[in-house]
Amino acid sequence: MSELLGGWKRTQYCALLGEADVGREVVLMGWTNARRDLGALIFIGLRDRTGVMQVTFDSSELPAEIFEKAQTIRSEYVLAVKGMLARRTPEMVNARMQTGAYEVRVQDFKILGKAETPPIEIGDDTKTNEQMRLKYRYLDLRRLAMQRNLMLRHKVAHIARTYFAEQGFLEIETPMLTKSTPEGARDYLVPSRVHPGAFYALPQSPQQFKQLLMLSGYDRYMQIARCFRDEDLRADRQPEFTQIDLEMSFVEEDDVIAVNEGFLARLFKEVLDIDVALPLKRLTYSEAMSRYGSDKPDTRFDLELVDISGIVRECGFKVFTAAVEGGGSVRCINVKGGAEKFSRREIDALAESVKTYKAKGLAWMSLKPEGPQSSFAKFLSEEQINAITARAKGETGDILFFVADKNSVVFASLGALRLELARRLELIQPNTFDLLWVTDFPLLEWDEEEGRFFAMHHPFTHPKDADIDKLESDPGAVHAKAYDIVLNGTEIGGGSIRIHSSELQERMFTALGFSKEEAWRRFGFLMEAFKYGTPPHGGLAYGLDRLVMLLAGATSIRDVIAFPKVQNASCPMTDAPDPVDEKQLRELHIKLDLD
RNA sequence: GGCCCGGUAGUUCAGCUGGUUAGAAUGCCAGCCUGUCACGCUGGAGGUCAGGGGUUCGAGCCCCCUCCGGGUCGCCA
Repeated sequence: MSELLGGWKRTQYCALLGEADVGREVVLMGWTNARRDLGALIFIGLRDRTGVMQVTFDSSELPAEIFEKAQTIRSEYVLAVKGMLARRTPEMVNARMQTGAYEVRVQDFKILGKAETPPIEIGDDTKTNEQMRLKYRYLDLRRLAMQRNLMLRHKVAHIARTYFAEQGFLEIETPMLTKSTPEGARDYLVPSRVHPGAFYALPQSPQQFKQLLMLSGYDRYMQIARCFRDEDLRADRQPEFTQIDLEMSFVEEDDVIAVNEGFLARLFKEVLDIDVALPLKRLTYSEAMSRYGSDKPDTRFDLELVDISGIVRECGFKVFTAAVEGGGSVRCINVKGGAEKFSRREIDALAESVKTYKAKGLAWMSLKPEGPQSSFAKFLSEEQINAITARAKGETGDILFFVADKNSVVFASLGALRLELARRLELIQPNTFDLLWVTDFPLLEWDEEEGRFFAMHHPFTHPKDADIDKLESDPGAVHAKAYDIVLNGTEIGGGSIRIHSSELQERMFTALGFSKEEAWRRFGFLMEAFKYGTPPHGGLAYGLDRLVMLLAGATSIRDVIAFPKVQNASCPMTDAPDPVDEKQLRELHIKLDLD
């Protein structure tokens, strides 16, 4: 039988006890972390969210019935323990334990909750696979590592609220039940009972609402907002995720960037005690792509891409010339001192890995002391080989990897190869943080399948002033007032200055191939609103989950979300999503048509 | 939708070229133990080898299908 609290009050958290409490009577409440029963002496690690304190049951000090009850304590029992905090004698101190210099000598205790043997190990160095951890998430969350992650997450959210409030931002909520916006990610739909056949959508972001708040005059808005996207999951992507969402009026790009640099500096200082040098590094999109093959480059290591298209434009190697003639390029990565580090087998494996990104192959050139050795040397003249080596700053002992294709494939494959090489060669110092802005994104992206332009960021993004005239004549060349913040090669946030005139917004929709009617049907309320006095405005949204993941040193955002979903977007603990009753479907006027 | 990796006691894993009754560690249960802290010692229980089908004298192991988990490409305005 579990016992009741019966008026007992907790006096302290386990791991917060210290020198000041020695000799005092304390009441602790927590879970049984470990039990060491020596017969007439029982040690128990009592765990709460702060850590573990050893509590000692001594048969020579306790009434028999209390000691006998102590013998029944098992893992994960919930206990209330009353006793005296004592300093351990020097030879009893456990230096590996935060509270290892103390113990509570128990005088009385209650078993508040019994526990069956847990199906997973609740240790910090758990090797339990994630499937089990997620099925028993409530147990997994007892682990101090998970508690640290969630407390870190709380701290980040708290700093965001504090900092942005100090900067004059107002926290305002926006609806969860809203209108579907088919441009972009798939929406999660919610059927309406009172409007048969009509659906709400869960927000992919509060984008349109925060823009409306700007024209309503709230000037500076922030929200820690849940967002939903019905797309496939990744290690850093969940179907529901959280943004720190911001919007500001009367600002340009540098204003948004400046206020956010202040936030990031504050965050790194308070969370990790790291001083971030401001202003942060900035790269334009085209520079990021040409140097790193990525719009979210990890610049903690070099291995930059080198364009050798000019040199091999006319050579005997068809793979190279065809790529250049077709409007693509030939680029390479020079791995300094790598000539001896890659066996043929490893090179083959690298070649296989770039095929994921549609590269047809991976050419290589190893600068051996006896001369360059490569997969294509016989097709090139000595001058061409020398020119390539010079362009890539190659020296004896280096190895160069080449991809020739259209630019998108070259960038994707060499960008990925760059990361893979850094991983294999362990070029990334652990616990280093590298923040940078990527700016000047293209406004529009051509979609081959649909045969039209899509907004790279979203359709409300303001073009660069100098490019506005090209919106009709050369849409693909228009740059956007958009910026991403990148941390260690992960995009942790992005934003833009928005279009604030309905006239420019209509031109944007035209460039996207929307008819006027279609644009009004989808975004009419926004365009209508823009007619009534809209300030220039812009903002940014952070992916809170990714940000916390990186700060916590986790490798998956699942480790910083209390109850995450797995790859097929289900929850192993609740078994959501689930079929529902026929009655519920009838009320919603929904008939299932399953194959 | 594609590709890759994985699924064996409660848990983490081993299991050889297909060959006797599927092992280890840990956890669990019982007994002993007053300074343990990964307590120790002794003993014990514990298995739908993810599921289904096939090949074979014989399948945890080989083949096919399905399910489940992870990574990734596509996708993610």
